Amino acid sequence: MSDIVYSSFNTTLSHIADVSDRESLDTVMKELAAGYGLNSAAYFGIRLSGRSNNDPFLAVTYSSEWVEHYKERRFVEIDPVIQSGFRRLLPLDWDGFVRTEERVKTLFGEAAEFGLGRKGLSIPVHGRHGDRGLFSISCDRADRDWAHDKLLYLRDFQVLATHLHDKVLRLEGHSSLERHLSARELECLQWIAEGKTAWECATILGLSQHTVRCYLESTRHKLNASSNTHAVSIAHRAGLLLPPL
Amino acid sequence: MSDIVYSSFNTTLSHIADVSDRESLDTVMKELAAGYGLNSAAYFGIRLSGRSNNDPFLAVTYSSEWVEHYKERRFVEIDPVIQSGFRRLLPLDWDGFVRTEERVKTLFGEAAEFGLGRKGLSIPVHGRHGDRGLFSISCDRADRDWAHDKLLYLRDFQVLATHLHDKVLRLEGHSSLERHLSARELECLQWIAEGKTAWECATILGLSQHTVRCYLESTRHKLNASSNTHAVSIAHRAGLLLPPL
DNA sequence: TGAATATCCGGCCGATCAGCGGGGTTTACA
DNA sequence: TGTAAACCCCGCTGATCGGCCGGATATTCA
Repeated sequence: MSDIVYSSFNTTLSHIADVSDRESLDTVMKELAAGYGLNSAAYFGIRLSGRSNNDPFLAVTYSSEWVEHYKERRFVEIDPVIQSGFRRLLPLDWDGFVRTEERVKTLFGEAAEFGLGRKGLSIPVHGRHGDRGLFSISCDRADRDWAHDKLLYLRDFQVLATHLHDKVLRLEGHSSLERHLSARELECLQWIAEGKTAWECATILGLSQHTVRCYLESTRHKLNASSNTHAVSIAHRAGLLLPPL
Repeated sequence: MSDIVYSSFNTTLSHIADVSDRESLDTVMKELAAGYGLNSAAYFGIRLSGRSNNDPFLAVTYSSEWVEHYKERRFVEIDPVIQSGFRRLLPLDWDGFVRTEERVKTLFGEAAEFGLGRKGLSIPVHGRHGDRGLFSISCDRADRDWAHDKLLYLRDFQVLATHLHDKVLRLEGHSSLERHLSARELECLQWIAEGKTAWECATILGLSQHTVRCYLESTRHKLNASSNTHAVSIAHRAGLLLPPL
């Protein structure tokens, strides 16, 4: 298995690098699933752009029927892959889920009917700006093989997941906000976020108190915020307020 | 090489899992470096706790002389590993650095004198709460081997780096803030962060405007914030203000 | 050449915040 | 059984914010 995996790794990695649009990404996902002998591969990204309300990004090899069914039944609300996947740092083995709850059992039962494997892995990716990705694969393996194969999968997929997320970010995301705020506006916002008052901010930057307020006002407008506090919150999500180190 | 790597991978992974204190972590780093035939291995973590000013965390196999020298010369200010490593998502090949600047050339020159390898990789890890880790290795390889070996290294180290970061987080970090804020305090803070006024917040939560202010006041005290805006900023860094999905 | 944008500064006024004081009940834990 | 902490409410005051009006120059870009 090791060799197959290695060649798949290389080719998939370069294929991801070559992706330039939504469609070729779907193709890559299919090739990835095929190359690794998987039942399914899925990438799910949230909060990719700086905006507050933002549609999730989906690139999956699931049948459209399963996707539809999943949405209809609103499985997202209880899907442990989603619920814990985005909340942790380390990869997730689907075997680890407690399947006592009725809806969760239903979910995994029906998933198998729609062709998903009984074994699964989910790898969270955390971006720098609150953006998150979740790369999940499923396959059918015997219990005794799974422990070994899982490790092989893990190290390939951790890398692939990161590259996937990075690629999706480049395709879909971001940047929209960062350019908008002028240097002064950002400076003021940063100091306000540090708990300074407008007066202190003015002193620090060598401006008049009024000028600082004007910058904050235009910042609020640009970020669509109803208060400085709101603006700081939005800016934080957009990753504008990260200290130099 | 593939086999060596694989066995190192397994053992290192379980060793990391077993780490329970600072000292055993240093040991693991040394074993890791030895197991993979590296000149050095280093983990560097920042913003591990929710607090605003927080010392970086260091676990390295470098000689203490090099660490001292590095600090004295204040290389951190110009070290491209640090400067770009924390700002990106994907791993970093040290070959990619522009070494035109004088101090950068000095840095890499002196690093080699202190036993670091000429080839190097740095893998950023992004946590969920603004915490970041940077796992770097160096080794001596011929250019022609490097491209191949790098890939092998990458997929192992991406996993190891994540596990390392997770372990350090558990050892050092966090949690301190999250417990402190009561449910009400957090609710109020969240709505304030969404741009609501205290009055709106009170209406939403079915409280008196005054009660909301009291919660915000105690929140500010607990977070050591000088304004609601400041509190939101701190809470954001601590990861308290992440929306449910 | 004009339009847009970034950079600055002023005044005004009502709404809101920040900080201080006081009071109480309920729940959990030692 | 006390005690701590969460939960809830009220008063007061001065400082600050938020929004609105006005003005100016410099640079960038189509």
